[in-house]
Amino acid sequence: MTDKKEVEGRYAYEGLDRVLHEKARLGIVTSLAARADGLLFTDLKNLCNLTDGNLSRHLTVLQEAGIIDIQKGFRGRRPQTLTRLTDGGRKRYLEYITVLESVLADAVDAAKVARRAKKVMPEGFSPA
Amino acid sequence: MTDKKEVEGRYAYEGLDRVLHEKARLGIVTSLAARADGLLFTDLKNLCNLTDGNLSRHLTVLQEAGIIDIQKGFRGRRPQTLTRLTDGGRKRYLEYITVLESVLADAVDAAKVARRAKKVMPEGFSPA
DNA sequence: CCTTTGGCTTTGCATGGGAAAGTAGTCGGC
DNA sequence: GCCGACTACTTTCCCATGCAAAGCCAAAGG
Repeated sequence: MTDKKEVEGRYAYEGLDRVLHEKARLGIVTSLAARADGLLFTDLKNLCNLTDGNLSRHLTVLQEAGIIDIQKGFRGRRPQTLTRLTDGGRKRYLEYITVLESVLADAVDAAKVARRAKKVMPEGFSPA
Repeated sequence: MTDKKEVEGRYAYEGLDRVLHEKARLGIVTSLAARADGLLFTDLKNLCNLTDGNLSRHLTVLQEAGIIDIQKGFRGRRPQTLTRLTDGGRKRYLEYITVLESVLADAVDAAKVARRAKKVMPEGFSPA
């Protein structure tokens, strides 16, 4: 049965964290999620194909959101920035990917349903 | 083995379609993906919890991107807008969710790895 | 020295999302 | 047959934000 009734806000995806739902930031955080020992600015730059300025900006955003922790130090005499996920950040990330999973589940369902649907005009609809 | 070597751009996610990778639009397109017979403006508004203006704007973006197809008509004497995924749009959406799947795979990997990693300072790193 | 390179930060711009206001036609009451 | 509320969108505006280019500073190197 093709039950037309759907829940309001069914596809609102309120849980999709704005800070994390972002190409660049998603890449950054995913890189970091795998490494409890963190990553250096330069590594991140290469892994995510970001420009310096870009990365800098996103790191600031993530830090201000409390998702990452930035430690400025030195390697020999050159400055080096070490970034890590905070515990809270990791939690938030996990929540985010949970929502993503449900989006994906919807998508897969949608793809399945689509294959057996037929294209019709809605009842009483007359084109302009 | 904790192989440090990673591919450049490993987490760049170039394939993450900007038009689709968007809370609101993602909801809209996912709603539409399940229904070959399309959805009305009002339905979409409710399903995605969007304001009229918001929805209108996103629909225009999606239409201009060739992802959806908008038909303006009437139901009785009231105007009604019917939106549908185009074939190209559906394809693009499927590509998008494929990328999403790989992101998710990365994320799950990351979560697994994290549990057995230990927090250490990088070799030769001295805090500021 | 004086330039180049490495490692970031800052600035500036242009896009782009979202709230609010606007438009246009409809329905219902009196 | 006018008036106000409503339905169905569209347009306008503003602010946040992504991204690139330029800037900054210390350290090598010729």
